[in-house]
This record gives sequence, structure tokens and C-alpha cells, in this order.
Amino acid sequence: MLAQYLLDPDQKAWGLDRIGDAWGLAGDTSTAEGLADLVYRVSYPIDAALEESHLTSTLNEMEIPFAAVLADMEMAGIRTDTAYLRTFGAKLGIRIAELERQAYELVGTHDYSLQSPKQLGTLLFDVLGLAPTKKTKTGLSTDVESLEAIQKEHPAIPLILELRQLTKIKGTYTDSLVRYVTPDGKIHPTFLQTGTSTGRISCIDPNLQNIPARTEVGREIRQAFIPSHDGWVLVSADYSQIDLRMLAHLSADANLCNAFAQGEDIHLHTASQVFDVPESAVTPEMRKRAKTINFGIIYGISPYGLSRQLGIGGEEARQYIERYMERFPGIRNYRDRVVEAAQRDGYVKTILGHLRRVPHINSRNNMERQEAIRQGFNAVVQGSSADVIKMAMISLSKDLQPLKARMVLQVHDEIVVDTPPDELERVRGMMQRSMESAIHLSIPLVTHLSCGSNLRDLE
DNA sequence: GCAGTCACG
DNA sequence: ACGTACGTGACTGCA
Repeated sequence: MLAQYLLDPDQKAWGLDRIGDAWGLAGDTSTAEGLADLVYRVSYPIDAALEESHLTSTLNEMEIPFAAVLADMEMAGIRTDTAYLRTFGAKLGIRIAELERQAYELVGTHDYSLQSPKQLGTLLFDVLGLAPTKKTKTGLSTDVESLEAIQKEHPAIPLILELRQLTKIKGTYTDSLVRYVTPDGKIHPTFLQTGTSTGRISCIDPNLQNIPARTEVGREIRQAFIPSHDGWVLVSADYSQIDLRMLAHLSADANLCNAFAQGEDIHLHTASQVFDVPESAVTPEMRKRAKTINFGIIYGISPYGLSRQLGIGGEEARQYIERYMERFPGIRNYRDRVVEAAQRDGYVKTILGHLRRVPHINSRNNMERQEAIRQGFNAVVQGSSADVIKMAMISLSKDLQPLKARMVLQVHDEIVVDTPPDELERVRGMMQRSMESAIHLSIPLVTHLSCGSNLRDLE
């Protein structure tokens, strides 16, 4: 199997040429002997580089075993109800046709495609004379944010928004997904272990890491993902706030660590701190803003970005960030230390030592440098969380070995297992244990478990 | 093949 | 005056 993989002239051999080039080595990759020789010679400088970065054990104890875990997961696959997807797709088709009819009637012309952003822009901003709110590189934007801003200005806009949403769901998740179902009734996606710059995995053909979850109509797609056998169960376990907990651990900020140690509602806590009121006085709006601030912190916050996200002024956003950093001084200090190290080394490191290079960290171009700072800081947090869930999956994989239950999906902070009912309680215990004790942090890692007969109805 | 859009964490 | 929240992949229209 490996030899076949290596000899496929359109895939891995080409990749090995590139690896050889990258390490200053050349070879004849058209034969098995040449490939083996190149693999052998390239192993020396790679091993040396790993040693120098103290990544030999991370490779051997995490990434190599993890590759096998991903392979198991791909081979297991997830059973998919194609009849349901077809029926749902047909229903969406009817609704889409009706929305199209109504929208064209309201705009009074059939001369512009509502599907084409360019033509829709011409229709809305030139023909109908609506005021644009946002630009793209090449013209006027018609994305959700832009359309929502002007939806009170013309009765067709809400219909176009729904049309957009439904065509997206139908196009990506009903008709197209069915084509991936193999004769065993399952979808077997490919997980890319080196698909991201932060250490997360990605998923292709199809991407099952972006199945709709945020809207009711979207969640109906999740009903199509079911256990592999009648009576079996899908169990999902997801980390609660893993990125913020990781940041608390890495920074050792006393305030944030205490909040997690005491099991606080973290967005409520942040709201209370930033808006300087007792937790009992935090309004839903304040909590929502605090949630946005917490996300912003993970992303390497900027006043401009936060102001855009919250729809507030730049000065107000600046004050929020200032107040946050006053209340969580360990976060500011940690961010400064990460940036300083990155400016010295040209890379940042995750909790297990994975590197992310940030070549523009010392750029004289302000925007380019700020971008590198955000990317570097975020990569430490996101990448360290990725390290945690990878270790959890390796551990869980060993636990599941003697059982029939199998991992079928990983979605960054979530693992889904397909299990027979008589293994359910053991599997739940294994998932919780392996995830919560994957890597020991100074604060607890917390998971939420749920199970059900499809990916939507989990409780 | 790129740009725009939108699905996810 | 202007501008960027982090990380992905799939689909569509259009050069």
C-alpha cells in the first residue's frame, strides 16, 4: 500500500521531489529504488532539524500515532441517509423556486441573475438605486452583512437573503453530499494532517467539518448523519472553551485562571470585569459583547476589528480592550512575550512545540506586521488546543481498540463516536477521561457529552 | 484560476 | 482617509 502510494506519479512522488528540493537534495523519483534512496537521504537533515527544534518526541509520540488514528477514522466513515438528503434537497428546490419567483416579481425584471454577485450588485445598486455599504476588491459587496444593512430599503432583499441561504445548503449539503456516499452507505472523507498553518486538521472530499449547525434549516442536514447500524448511537463530546482555557494556562493570568478554576460562566465573568458591574447586574447584551471580546482576544484583537464586529466606534472598542487588559494583565503580558519571542525567532511554538513561522513579524509595513502578530498569537492558542485534542484522540483510540465503537468525526474541539448501545456507557467514560486528561493543564479541561440517533438530535 | 460568498470551529 | 478580527473547504460566476 505504501509503495503504491509512493509510486503514484501524480501524487506522492511529485511531493517527494518537492521535499528533496526543499532540503537541497535531488534524486530519480521515477523508480522505487530512486524513491527509497531519496527518502533515506532526506531523512538525515529532517531528523537533525527535528532534534534542533526538540520535536522528535512530538513527531514520534503524537503525529505518527495520530496519522493512524486519522486513517482509522477515514476507514470507519459515517453512515449517511441518502434518501433523506434527496428528499430534503427536493423540498429546498421547491422553496427556492418560489423565492426566486417572488423576488423577481418584486424587483420587476428578469434581466439579472440573483445568483451572480456581480449582476445582483448591478441590480441593487444601479437599477434599483439602493445605497451600498461595503466594497470588495473589484466592486460593491452583496454579502450577508451588506444585504442585511439595506434589507428595510427594498422588500426583495429578505427574499434574496433566504434564497442565498437555501441555495448554499442545497448545493453544498444535499445534492453534492449524496455523490460521496460509497456502496457501504457511508461517507469516507479525507482528513489532512498538514492542512493548516496552526496544527489543526482539515477535511476534504467532502468537508464534514463544516456541516451546518447555526441555523434551524441548516441543522436539518445533520439528521442525515446516523449510526452505522440500527440501534447504535452517535456520541459527541466537545471541549468547553478550550481556546480560552488554553490561554489561561499558557498566560497563567490569575484572574482568568481563577474564573476557570471556579467553574465560572466565562463570558459572564468577562462582562462583569470589563463593564465593571457585579455578575448579577450583567445584561444579556453585556454578556454578548463580552463573548465577542473573548473571541477577539483569541484572534489577536485590534480596536478596529472589535469595533467592526460590535458595530461601535473605534474609541469605545479601544476602551473595552484597555479595560480587559487592565483586568487580565497576565494576558497582555503573555501576548507581549509571545510577540517578542516571535520577533527574535521568526516563529511561535505551541504547547507541544509545534512551530508556526511568522516571517512578516518584523515588517516595516504596519498592517503586514500587525497581521503577523495576530496570526502568531492565535496560532499558539489554536495550535495548542489542537495538540490537546490530538493527544485525546490517540488515547481514546487505544481505549476503543477492544470495542466495536469507532471515532467517525473530529471538528476541532469535538469528537464524534459511533457505538453499539451496550458499549455506550463505557464509551462515554472513555471520551470524557481521554479528553479531559489529554494534557495536564493548570486549570481543568471540561467536556460536554451528548448522544442520539443522528447528528442533529443529540442530548 | 481567481474572486466572492458562506458553511464550520 | 483608510483598514484586519483567527483557521479552514466547497460552490458559483466569470474572465
